[in-house]
Amino acid sequence: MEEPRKRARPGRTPAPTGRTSRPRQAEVARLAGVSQATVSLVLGGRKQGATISEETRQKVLDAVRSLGYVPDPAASRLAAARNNLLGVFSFTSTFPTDVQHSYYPFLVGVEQEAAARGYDLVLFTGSSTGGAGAAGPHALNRVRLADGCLFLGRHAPADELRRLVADGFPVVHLGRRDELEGLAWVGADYVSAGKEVVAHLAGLGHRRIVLVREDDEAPASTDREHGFLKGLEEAGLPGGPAAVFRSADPEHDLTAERLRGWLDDGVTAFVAEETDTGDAWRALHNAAHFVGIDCPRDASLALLGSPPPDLSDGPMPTGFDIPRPQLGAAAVRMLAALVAGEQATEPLVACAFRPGTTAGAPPAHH
Amino acid sequence: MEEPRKRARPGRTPAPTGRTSRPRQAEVARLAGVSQATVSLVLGGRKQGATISEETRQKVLDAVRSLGYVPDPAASRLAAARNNLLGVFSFTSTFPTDVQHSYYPFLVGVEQEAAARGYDLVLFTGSSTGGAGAAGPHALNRVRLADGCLFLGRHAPADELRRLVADGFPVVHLGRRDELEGLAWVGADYVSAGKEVVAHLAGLGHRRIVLVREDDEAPASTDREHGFLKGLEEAGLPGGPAAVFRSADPEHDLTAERLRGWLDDGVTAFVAEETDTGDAWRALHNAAHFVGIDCPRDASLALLGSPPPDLSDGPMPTGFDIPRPQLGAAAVRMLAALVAGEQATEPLVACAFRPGTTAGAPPAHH
DNA sequence: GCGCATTACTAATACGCATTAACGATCCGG
DNA sequence: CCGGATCGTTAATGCGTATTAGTAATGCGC
Repeated sequence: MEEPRKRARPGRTPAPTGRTSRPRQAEVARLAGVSQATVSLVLGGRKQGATISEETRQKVLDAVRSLGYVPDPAASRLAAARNNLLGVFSFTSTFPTDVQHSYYPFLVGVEQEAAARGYDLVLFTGSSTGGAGAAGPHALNRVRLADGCLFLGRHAPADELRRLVADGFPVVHLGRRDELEGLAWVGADYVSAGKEVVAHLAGLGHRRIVLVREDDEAPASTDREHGFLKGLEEAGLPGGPAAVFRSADPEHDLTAERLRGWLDDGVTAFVAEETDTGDAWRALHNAAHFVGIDCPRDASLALLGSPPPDLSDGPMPTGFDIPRPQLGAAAVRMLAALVAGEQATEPLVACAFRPGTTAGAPPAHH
Repeated sequence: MEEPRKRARPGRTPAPTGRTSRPRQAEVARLAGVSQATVSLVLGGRKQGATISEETRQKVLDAVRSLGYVPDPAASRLAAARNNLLGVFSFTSTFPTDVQHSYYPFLVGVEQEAAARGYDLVLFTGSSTGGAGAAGPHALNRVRLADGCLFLGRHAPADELRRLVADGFPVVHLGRRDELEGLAWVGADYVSAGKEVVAHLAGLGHRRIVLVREDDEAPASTDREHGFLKGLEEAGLPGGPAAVFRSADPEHDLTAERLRGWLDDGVTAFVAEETDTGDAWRALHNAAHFVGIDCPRDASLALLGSPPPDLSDGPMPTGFDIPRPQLGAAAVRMLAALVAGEQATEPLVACAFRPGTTAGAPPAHH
């Protein structure tokens, strides 16, 4: 006839000293003369089914106030099976020394939207080796700590991402990313925005428009061209290869001569895409200046994005702004939806048209 | 002879659906053919007393990798360990729309140092603008999820902070904060930096130097003045109230007349403090310009900090730079020390002297 | 080949809270 | 006055991990 429990009590040692730790629900319960469960129910806000008498509720709340009780978030999150944490992972440093290349504008929206939804943010850095030696090819697994994760930049390794997605871990990529089946993403609607700019120019009376773009296969570039061509088509203007000037080194290739040629051909408006370097716009800007174009009198210019910092003093270019904060917010919205088990939300975010001062009516034709 | 347990099993419902959730230690254990405790031991780093054979350790690590296991921070926290998470809490938005007012420069250092030490960062979005009422009086308690927390800005409510400190939660405040007993902080060593600037001017031959400061009791201001006066004293130069010009509205009070008066009295160098607004420096700058001073030929100027953005195009002021990234890094170092139960590290961070071009030898005296 | 120390691992908690089946009490209709 | 419904509360359990007492296996000296 053996005792079912002979062992001395294992487990963790109780508080080493009598130091006053913060109060627990159990202590509140004792003071209020109720059970711990009742305390939890009172504090947990009114849920369905649970009914608490007003008298009890007050006793509990009084005890809570008197003890200065605050819930332990770790315990709550353990019990609730979620932790209200959204991950933000960027392969490069999230806060590089050079502010220009940072994700700051996105983070503005990410933080706001996350806060509005009651989420906190966990920042993972790709470059860091990370806690328990989880470096190497499995570094991305660290993000599983959060309820879901946002990826910034185009360097996140595809196979790791695929693994996360396959495991049902909520992931959202900031920037279009079609090649990865099942990966949720949000991106700017460059097609519509490009179309809109062309429509604006066409509305001003321009009949021949040329796009200057860099030699790049990034979705952001091809989308802009796509929108540009679509805009021409819808306006009944000539499209085709002649309407697009593509160069790996526009600053060198976009000569004054070439620009004069276009002007002679009846081209009255030029559109450049925005890129990291801003080379397309800079080349167009310089060539126009060199030829002595008075913009927008002699010709109109438009920029599909924002000017690079070194050209931001000049006149505000007609075009559109990439809504980076809104993109960040949209990404959080989608991530929150995925975490909640809902459908992904709308991935495309509209770009705001920017009237600017570099586009006007084409010069009168004699 | 009654069964000790008749009740049906209460408690929480099991996983509602068969959706793949994150792997647990138990699953790793099953895959590796060991017990959950062994997994915990292997992952917990080698502690005293626990010995694991290399073979078992490898089996476990393989299973961990193969399943993509990462520990649940809430659970490890609850089990009274650490979770390699450091909190970052700012009363205002961490990423304000206006980059100028952001904590970005600090975050650069915080991220680097945290990454280097294997910590990830939790950004508590607590007090951000759009917060859906989540910012109760106990909002600060959320930070307890992390191993420790960094506080940015001077708006963190004192009583809440005190509560955290009293409970033994590791907290570091970025910026001097003496009035709160027991609060650890890191701050720039404005006293030494101010002294150094004065020493530099004295070394150039200046004998009468005046400090222009705003009417502000912030530690950053009083420290600068303290250092300034100390510098005068060590150089054997006249200090006292006459050496400090204090004004709530320097742009209005620092007239050309007053400046001329100083010059006539033999003052050859002027020092201004940096503040949010940069008013002291701006006033000094404008007055000097108005009087027609050729700096540094006619008089020397120095700035205890960096110029405001609108004056950043001018000549680089002699003075010092506030080492914001280093401050962030130092804060993380101290926080890590506190988390590890060690003593707080050195709170003061040296400011880098900036030679600049606005200080030179005083004009020859005839 | 018997104690005893060491090694390698496991069983059994405990952490603080949320959840839920169950239970006593009261109320109600017939 | 009895079966059922409703209300208010509680006991019991689980979340995932860290910790520690205990144990089986092995090595060692005499």
